[in-house]
Amino acid sequence: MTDDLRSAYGPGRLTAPRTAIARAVSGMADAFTIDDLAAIVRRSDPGAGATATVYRAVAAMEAAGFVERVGARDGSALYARCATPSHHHHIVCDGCGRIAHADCPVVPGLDAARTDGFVITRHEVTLYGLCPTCAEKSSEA
Amino acid sequence: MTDDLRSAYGPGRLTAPRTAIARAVSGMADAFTIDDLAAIVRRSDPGAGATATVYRAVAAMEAAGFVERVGARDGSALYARCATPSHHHHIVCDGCGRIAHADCPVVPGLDAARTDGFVITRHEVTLYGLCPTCAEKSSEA
DNA sequence: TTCATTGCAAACCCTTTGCAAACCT
DNA sequence: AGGTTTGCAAAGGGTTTGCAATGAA
Repeated sequence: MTDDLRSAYGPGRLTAPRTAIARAVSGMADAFTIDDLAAIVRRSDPGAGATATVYRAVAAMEAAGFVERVGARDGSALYARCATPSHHHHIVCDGCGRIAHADCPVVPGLDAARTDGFVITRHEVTLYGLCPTCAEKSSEA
Repeated sequence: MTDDLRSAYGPGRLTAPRTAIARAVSGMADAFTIDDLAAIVRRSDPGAGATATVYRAVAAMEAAGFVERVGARDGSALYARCATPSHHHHIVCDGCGRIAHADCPVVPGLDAARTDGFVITRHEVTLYGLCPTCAEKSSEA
C-alpha cells in the first residue's frame, strides 16, 4: 500500500501531511468530500489536515490520477479513489450517496462520431439508483 | 409563445418580472448562467431582474420542467431551455461552450437493470466535443 | 383581502489565495 | 541551499435567505 502512496501525488513530494491524506483516501470505501477527508486526517494526525492543505493535496492527487471527481453533493465536490484505471463511470445511490463503479453503458462507436455537426470526443455518465441496502429498506416499506 | 410562458412556472403566478425572465429564457439559443439571464432581463427591463429573483424564478421554472440544469461552467450553474420533453442529453462544445441536444446514447434496458447490486433508475449523460464552428477552426490550425 | 413574489442587502458556504514558517531532496 | 508544502487567516464568488413592500388573484 505504501507503494500506492508513492504515486499518489505524481512528481510531487511525499510529506507527512500528504502521506496521511493519501492514506485516508485509500481507506475511503465510498465517495467523500474535502471536509470528510480533512476530518479523518485530523483524527489520526491532530494539527495536520488544514482545509487548504487538503484541497491542495486532493488537487495534486487528481492531477496524478489517484482520485477522481465524481460529482457533487449539497454544494460540495465529491471525490473517489478509482482503483480501475480503465474507462468507467459511477453509480450514485439516491438513498445514502454511496458510490459504485460501473462499466461504460454508452453505445460503442459514439466517441469520434458526429451528432448535430458536433464532433464528439468524450462523455460523462452518471447512473443513479439505490444501493443494495437502500433498495432493501425501500422494499420493506 | 405567450402560451409557452403561461406554463413556465407551473402553478406559480405570472408576474411582470417573471414574464420578462421567461421570455429571456425563451430567447436563449444556448446554455446560460443565472448571471447571463439576469443581464438580459435588465437590458429589457431596467430595475427588474434582481439576482435573487432570477435565482428563484429559474428554480420555479426548473420545477415546472421549463428549463433544465445542464451542468456547470467556471463554478456557476448552467441552464438551458429544453424544447424536447423527451429523454435526451446534451453535447457541450469544449471550444465555446455551445450546447446541442443529443439522443440518448445509453444502451437500452439499462435503467431498471442491476449493477453491483445497485438498482438503477435513471442516468445523466453529457457529451463533449467541438461544435461545427470550433471544429473547423481547429482543423484550419 | 390574502398570499405569492420582488428587491435589497446580508448571510452562507465552499473554495482559493497570500504569505511566512517548516520541510523534503 | 533551493524550491515545495503547510497552516492560518482573509478574500473570493456563487447561491440562499430575511424581511418589508409590492402586486396578482
